[in-house]
Amino acid sequence: MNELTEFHPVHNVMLRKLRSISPLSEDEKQCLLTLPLAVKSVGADRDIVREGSRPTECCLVVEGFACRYKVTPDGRRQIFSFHLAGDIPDLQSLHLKVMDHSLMTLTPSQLAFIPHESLANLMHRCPRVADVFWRDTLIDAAVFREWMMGIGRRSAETRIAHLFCEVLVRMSVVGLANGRACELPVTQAEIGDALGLSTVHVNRSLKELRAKQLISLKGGFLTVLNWDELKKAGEFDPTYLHLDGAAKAAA
Amino acid sequence: MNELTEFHPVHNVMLRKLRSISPLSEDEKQCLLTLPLAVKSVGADRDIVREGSRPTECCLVVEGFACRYKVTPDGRRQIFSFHLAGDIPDLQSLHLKVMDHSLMTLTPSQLAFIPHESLANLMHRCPRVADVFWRDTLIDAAVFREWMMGIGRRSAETRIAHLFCEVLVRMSVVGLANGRACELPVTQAEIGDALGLSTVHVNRSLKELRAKQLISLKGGFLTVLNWDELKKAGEFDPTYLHLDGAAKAAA
DNA sequence: CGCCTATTTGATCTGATTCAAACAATGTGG
DNA sequence: CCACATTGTTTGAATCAGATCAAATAGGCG
Repeated sequence: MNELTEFHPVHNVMLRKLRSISPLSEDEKQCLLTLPLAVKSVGADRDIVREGSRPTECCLVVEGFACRYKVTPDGRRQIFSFHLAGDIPDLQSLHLKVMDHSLMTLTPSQLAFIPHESLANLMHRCPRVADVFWRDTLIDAAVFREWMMGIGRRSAETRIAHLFCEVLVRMSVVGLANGRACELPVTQAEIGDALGLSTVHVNRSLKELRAKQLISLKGGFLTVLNWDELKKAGEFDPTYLHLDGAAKAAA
Repeated sequence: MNELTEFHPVHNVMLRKLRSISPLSEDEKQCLLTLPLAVKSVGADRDIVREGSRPTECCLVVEGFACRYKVTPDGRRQIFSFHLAGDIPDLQSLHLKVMDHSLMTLTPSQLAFIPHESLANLMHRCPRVADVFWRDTLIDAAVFREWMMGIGRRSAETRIAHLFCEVLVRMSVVGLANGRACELPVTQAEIGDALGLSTVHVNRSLKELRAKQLISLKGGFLTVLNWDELKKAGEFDPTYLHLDGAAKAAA
């Protein structure tokens, strides 16, 4: 993975992520390096793109955590996805002009903005890169399906265990995990909003998982104490993440 | 819409759908007409593509209803989406080689199979068509998000009302609705599996919706008796369907 | 007609919510 | 460096939306 360090570190983060889902040729890497990235630091809990708006750029998470969400008329929030360094959560805005949901930071973050125009040019020049981005949005959809499965048909404990498995794997494949541990700077309320649960019930289910010695979660840091059992408890099968050969070992 | 009738009727179904989500130039239409479609008749409740398989073709629904689903280890099913004439439910298999879920018919259907290779060639020749297909998969994902929202945060009655709104609008924009009525040949058990509910509870919620004079549903046929109230009851806002200008009027 | 599948209804149970309050951790300004 | 405010976590008790179990009814169709 060392050859990447010669590139600009911000582009690096993106390449690392893309490589985890699809092999990139030298040409394609060079193509991606031409993308102009306007980096910005943003505090925690800030809306980045809001439902109803018409973005003209996409947002790359360089550092920190973000999520996509929507709120019902009576104020109940559903979080659709968590995003970590390397993700471009609103890539879809390239083809879906009006945002049907919002994007916000969960922690202080560094974000890089990429004009739609630059992305369109790039993909015109390198159709293979377009395919990789398309693939990325398709994996995004696969993750939605998996979450739907959880919310619709799995118990609270199973959902939470599944989420932890997913986060650890996704962190691993971009080199942000430390063995079986990684950052997970989200509150129990946020986990609840992501999994369709109340904060109280998240807390109690978490207690269960801790009692079973499967995980430890404190100070925004997740440690998996028993990977095999956690996978079992979460009915976790990483197929839906569609990791490419190189990254697959992690799961 | 009459100029379409000069084309082969099977391609027609596809064009009608694609036009509902994005305007197509004459060139693009011509491009799409070159796609080889192998039409096949299939009975109800047949698996078309199975989780774990590696398809080499995509499936266009020409007539009938289909759904995508996955089953938990203990046999609970989650349906991710319903598909009607014009949809290509497994378009993603072009870029995600292993199926992470299954696709099946709900009614006797006509399906047209398109080799991945032909699709790849087509999109190489006409990048604009590729964008339309990409857009289609992105709308697919937007629908997943909306369902997640429902399953995670809305009541049973609201979810069901929302589903009815969605189906009617989607049927309308491809010309398969009859005013405020359309086919919806799914059982209550299937509705339950789609919305994360038990059959019994679907039945009771349906009773409520009927009592409120919002809908009628019998013999696989849905009639909306009070569109405005149903929309309200379902918290339905069609933005997430990303219909293009021409189709928008229907919602 | 008789079989099979879908719908409907009733009774009971439970996973998860809600409400409420205590407690811990973290940060902030004086 | 402490007092206080703020935000997140934990626990308890009451309640409820929806699940489960069971059985009756109603359609569709060979």
